[in-house]
Amino acid sequence: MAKPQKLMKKKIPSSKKRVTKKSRKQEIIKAAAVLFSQKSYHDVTVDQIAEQVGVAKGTIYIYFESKENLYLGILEHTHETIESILVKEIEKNDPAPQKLKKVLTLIFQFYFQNRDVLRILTRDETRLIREHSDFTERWRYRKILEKGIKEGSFRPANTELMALIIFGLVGSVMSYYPKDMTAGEIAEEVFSMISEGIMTSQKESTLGERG
Amino acid sequence: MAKPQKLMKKKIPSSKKRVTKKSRKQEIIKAAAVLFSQKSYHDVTVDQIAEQVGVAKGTIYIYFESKENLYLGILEHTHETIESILVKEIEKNDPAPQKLKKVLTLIFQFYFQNRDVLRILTRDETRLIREHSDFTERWRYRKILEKGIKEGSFRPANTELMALIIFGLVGSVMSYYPKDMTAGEIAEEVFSMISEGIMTSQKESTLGERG
DNA sequence: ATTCAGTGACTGACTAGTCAGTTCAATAAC
DNA sequence: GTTATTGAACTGACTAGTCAGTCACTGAAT
Repeated sequence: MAKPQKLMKKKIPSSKKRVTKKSRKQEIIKAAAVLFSQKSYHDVTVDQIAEQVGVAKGTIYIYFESKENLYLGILEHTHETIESILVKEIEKNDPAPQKLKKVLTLIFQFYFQNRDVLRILTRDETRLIREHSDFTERWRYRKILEKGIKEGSFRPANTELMALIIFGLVGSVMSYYPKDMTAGEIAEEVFSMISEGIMTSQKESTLGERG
Repeated sequence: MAKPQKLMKKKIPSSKKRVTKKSRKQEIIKAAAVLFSQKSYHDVTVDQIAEQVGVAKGTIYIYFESKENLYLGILEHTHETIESILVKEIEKNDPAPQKLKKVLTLIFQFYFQNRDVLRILTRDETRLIREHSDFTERWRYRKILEKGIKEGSFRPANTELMALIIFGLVGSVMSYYPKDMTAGEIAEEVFSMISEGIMTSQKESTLGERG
């Protein structure tokens, strides 16, 4: 049984600067986010992440337990960030329509400034964090809707379904809408669609037929 | 991600029933659809598909070139089916609102009867067929919207964005809405939301503030 | 006898994760 | 000021496992 010879390759003196724990971790997260936004979880290898950062693979495992851990770290971080942005707005006691509009604007702004992460979220196949954050988001819309109904500005309706609808359309607009509109403009139009619908003004509609 | 799957190896002596090309292919598609609806593309192995069908792995490769091919076959087949259902409706010259409502109903009906496939579509990580079928769907909504604006039943608006909104909310409702409503009921409510919005009836709204 | 669906052990490619060894800046000892 | 020591950061060859796809073979049906 010939033991395979262990080859310790002589190192070319690398100019790589050694770096503190914290900033290296940030570097890895950033590089990984770029890669995960370009390819699916399974199509990104840890070797590629390491190469992107400019370190060896082992280094990644100093900062993260596993590939999955690193991936979830990105999602979690994003979720926390947007949550912290929105929470300030939610706490105010503005009228519901204004509140909804502001929330939409903030969400569009955040994700348009973080397109890498947006692409990861919309492509995400893991569903590990997703299920939870989706729920949180729907719950947020629902609270606003209930407030609006109580205030008389929104008509009484199935708030669960309405929240689901808003959640879905926001996601879709974020994924696909071209960049030639600002976040504010998009939020404006989306809000108008949500509040007024697409029909012309005769509210009690001409469409008698039901089912 | 991969939940370590305990494979229950059952060594039933195979009865080796020979089967016609066409029906075996259908069997494989059906079994694969069930598995792909439960787990992501990468977490389903060809061995598992073969086991589910009750054949050896090699048999799969008699009917399909590759795993990817089989997966795409499912998506393509679904896309063609829903397309053929909708095309009849699209061709009619009904008023736009009625047409939209009917399309929504048919889509909800189809996917609620095909939950396996629905789950595959909403989880789909491959984005191979998706990009194209998403576009088709949005284009379909857009045509209806343009028709409605011409007819005077829909208010003039950015039809691209509106189509995107409808597309997104439909997807979201399909993915998440509980089963205690029929497809028709859901279509009804969704249509009402799309057409009338959430605001109470004073159309020129009290919300002066814009931007 | 021929045909062909079906088989399943095998192969080859790939990749997450490991760990023994290296580097180097900071500190201690002289 | 010079040299030794330490240990955290870092390296990359290697391991162990997975899995898509292959192919020589089997046997049922015609």
